[in-house]
Amino acid sequence: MKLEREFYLRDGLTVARELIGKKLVTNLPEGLTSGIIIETEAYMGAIDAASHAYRGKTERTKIFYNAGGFVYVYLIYGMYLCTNVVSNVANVPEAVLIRALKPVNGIELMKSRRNKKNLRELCSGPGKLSQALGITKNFYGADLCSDEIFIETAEDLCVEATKRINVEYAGEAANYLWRFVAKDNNFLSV
DNA sequence: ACCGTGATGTTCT
DNA sequence: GAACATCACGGTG
Repeated sequence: MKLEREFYLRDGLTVARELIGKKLVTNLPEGLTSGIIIETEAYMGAIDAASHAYRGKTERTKIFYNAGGFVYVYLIYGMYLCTNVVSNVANVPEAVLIRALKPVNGIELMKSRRNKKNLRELCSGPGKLSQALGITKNFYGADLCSDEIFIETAEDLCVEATKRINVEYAGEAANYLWRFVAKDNNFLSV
C-alpha cells in the first residue's frame, strides 16, 4: 500500500523511524526500481544545527517549508545527490535523509546506472541509492503521493537509533540519536 | 581488509 | 573563498 499524505505530516523523528522497512520506488521511462529503506536520519530544522534549514528559508531550503511528503534533493561534494523526505506540517522545516536501501526491484537497471555488479554496492549510501533509483536534481520538490516516486508499506524490521553520520560540524547536535537503522542489515552505509 | 586522497559544483559568508 | 548530510580508487599489508 502506498503511503498517504498523513504519514508524512508527523514529526521528523517519527517519520524517520517508521520509514525503516518501507519500500522506496521510482517508476521512470527506463523502468521501475525499488528497495527497502534500512537507514534514515532526521534533520529537525530550527532546533538542529546539522540541518540545512537551521538558518532559515533560502532558495535551497524552501521545500522544507512545504507540508510533508515532498522530495528534497541536494548536491553534495559537487558530485553526488542526496534524497530526503520532507516531514511535518507546512512551515515546520523538517526532513528525513534516506541513507541506504536493500535492493528489491529493477536490480539490473540499478546495476547499469551504478556501473557496479555487487548488490551491496547499489544502494548502501545516500549518493549511491539516489543514482541507483535514477533520482536527479529535477526531483527537487517531487510529490511522494505521485506515480513517479512513492513509498509503500513492506516489511516489519527491528529498528535501532544511533548518532548521525558526518555531522561533526554541528556541535552538540552531532550527539543526538537521530539516525535509524534496521538492526544487523548487510546493506547499511557503514 | 583498511586507510588516504582527490574529484567537483552549489550554496552561503 | 570555504565548506560540504559522499564515493571510488589506488596504495599498502
